Amino acid sequence: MEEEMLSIISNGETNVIPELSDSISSTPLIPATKRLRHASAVSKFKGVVPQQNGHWGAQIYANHQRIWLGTFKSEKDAAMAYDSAAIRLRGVDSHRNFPWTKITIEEPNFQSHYSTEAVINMIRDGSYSSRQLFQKELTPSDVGKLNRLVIPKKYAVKYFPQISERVEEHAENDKADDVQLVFHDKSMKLWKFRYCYWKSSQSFVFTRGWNRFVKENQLKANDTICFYLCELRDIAKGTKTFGMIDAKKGENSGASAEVSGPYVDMKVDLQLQLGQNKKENKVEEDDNGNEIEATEEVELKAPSSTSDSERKLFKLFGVEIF
Amino acid sequence: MEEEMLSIISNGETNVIPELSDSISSTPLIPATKRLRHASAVSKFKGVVPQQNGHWGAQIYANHQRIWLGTFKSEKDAAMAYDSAAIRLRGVDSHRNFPWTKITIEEPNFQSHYSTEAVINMIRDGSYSSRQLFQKELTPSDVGKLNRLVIPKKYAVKYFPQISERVEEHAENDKADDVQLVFHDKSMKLWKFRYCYWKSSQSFVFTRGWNRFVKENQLKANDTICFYLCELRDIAKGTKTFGMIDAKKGENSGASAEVSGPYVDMKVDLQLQLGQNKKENKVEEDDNGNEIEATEEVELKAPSSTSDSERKLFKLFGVEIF
DNA sequence: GAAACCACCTGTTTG
DNA sequence: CCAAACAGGTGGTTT
Repeated sequence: MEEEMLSIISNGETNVIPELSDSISSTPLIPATKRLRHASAVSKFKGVVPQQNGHWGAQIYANHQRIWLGTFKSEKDAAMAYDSAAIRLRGVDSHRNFPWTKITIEEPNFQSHYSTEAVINMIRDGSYSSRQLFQKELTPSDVGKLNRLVIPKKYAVKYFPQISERVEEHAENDKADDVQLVFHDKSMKLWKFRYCYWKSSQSFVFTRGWNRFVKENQLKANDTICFYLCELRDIAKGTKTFGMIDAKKGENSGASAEVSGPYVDMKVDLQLQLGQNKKENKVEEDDNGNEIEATEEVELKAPSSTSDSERKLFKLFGVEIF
Repeated sequence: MEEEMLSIISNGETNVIPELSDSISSTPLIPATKRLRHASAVSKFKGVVPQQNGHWGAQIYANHQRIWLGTFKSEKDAAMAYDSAAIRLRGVDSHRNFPWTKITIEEPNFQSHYSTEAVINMIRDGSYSSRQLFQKELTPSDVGKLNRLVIPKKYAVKYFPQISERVEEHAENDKADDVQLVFHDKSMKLWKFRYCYWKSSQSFVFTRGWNRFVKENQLKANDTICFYLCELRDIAKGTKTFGMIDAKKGENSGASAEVSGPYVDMKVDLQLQLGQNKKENKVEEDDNGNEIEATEEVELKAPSSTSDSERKLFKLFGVEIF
């Protein structure tokens, strides 16, 4: 435990050096007007420091060592990152930037399953608020003409809404009672999949919408898709939780050398752009390959069966969301 | 007509000679106790005579000639065989062992389509109460990976229930509305087939269950399957009608020399074993290869749509059964 | 009319 | 060893 802690601090220090040195050394060189345009004085949140690019850094002191928690695009995100780290490094009774909520109250329990190093790394790389649920290596049938993706049962029952024993509540609801799950990808493009249970084969599948995902991402057999649960911290609209899907190319794809481990590269581009633009414009990538807006409200829930109020959907920090 | 009759009588005589001579000549050699153990005195039915093996023979006199109608395992079966023969040979107003039923009342009409010789032969070889409906030589696709058997349309519409214009009567019937036909084989093993109409190919097919029948009977292309309609005359439970299926190996099968004509060898082992044992024991053959009990209630009907009371299933003597 | 979608079906594999 | 799960299918319907 102590060794983990030390290694973290070491990592944090090596990370924070260039960040802070940039900020400090550049401070005298920037005119006051320009400095104020990016960071209106110092942050009112504990552990949050402005960055010269308009983002916000988060840091926390523990054992007389400064631990860098990463940079965030909103001040609130940085402040929440401090709160999350403070749970582990300063205890649950330490000062917080935000009061406990019914979600954050689960964080101590969530963190207890990981080492301190892992918690800090999750905060820093974004996987703390967008943790992976599961992944699956695609079979030839998953990317073939069957237009369906088999969701392994153990993951379906754990992370997706209950659909196997659907009670057919079509008393007044005779419209389509199919379950549609929505996910973002890395560029915040929205993907909708019909999620259903095939009782004849006793399997859970994505049907409608899946083949489009396969085609537009040029998925091949042995590629891997990952499902994440993301927490989107937005100043104006509060915290939202949504699902995310990402595809990783496998060995027999053309670009084979760019892939890393199973967990790492989902940290990009999550903490932004929610509720900024609600127009129905088609999603299209710009020249940089990101900065994309979603076409609809971000949500991940079963649109049918509104009467069943205690439908289990996702768990974040062990608490059920939706 | 007269020639047919004569030829029948001739056949009957040549057939009856060994039967009766056995019985008669052996009578003095058998002790009375043994005779009584098999046949408690003489039969109370007209035209029925006991056999020393415990079975019952049926005979009828016409034109002062005795016509042997065969041996039957139950006394009632023999008596019904006499009734059937009496319709043709003694007229509909002659004395009967059993009153007319709504099934037997159709027998005169049924017999009118056949010669007297054919009627007597059907009674004698069992095909009168288990007459062949049709047969089909199997195609490579019928025994291949398609897991379906194409039922020739002319037979499907004639002998199988209507399914092409099914009216979806799911007002209160939301359970499976697929049509399942059940057949016994020679060993009374039960086979269930999903029977449906494929609109795209305008063909009637067996689907679910067929491939198992193919495999367990090791059917190959050019083998022939025969469908029979059997009438099971049981003293305790009354007369039941059910379908029967049988496979005959074709030329390119291994054992090619043991097969006979298309009509003959289905008369075995039909008039017995109904309702004797309702336990759920698995079907298994004994060393003799027969004397097998069915695992479930014998019936041949579409289990769904119980509300539709006048469902046409099979015709026996021109009357619809079930 | 083609492609997708839908609700089934099955042989293999395996914990 | 066997029931469950699933990879790989089907015909039929909708878009």
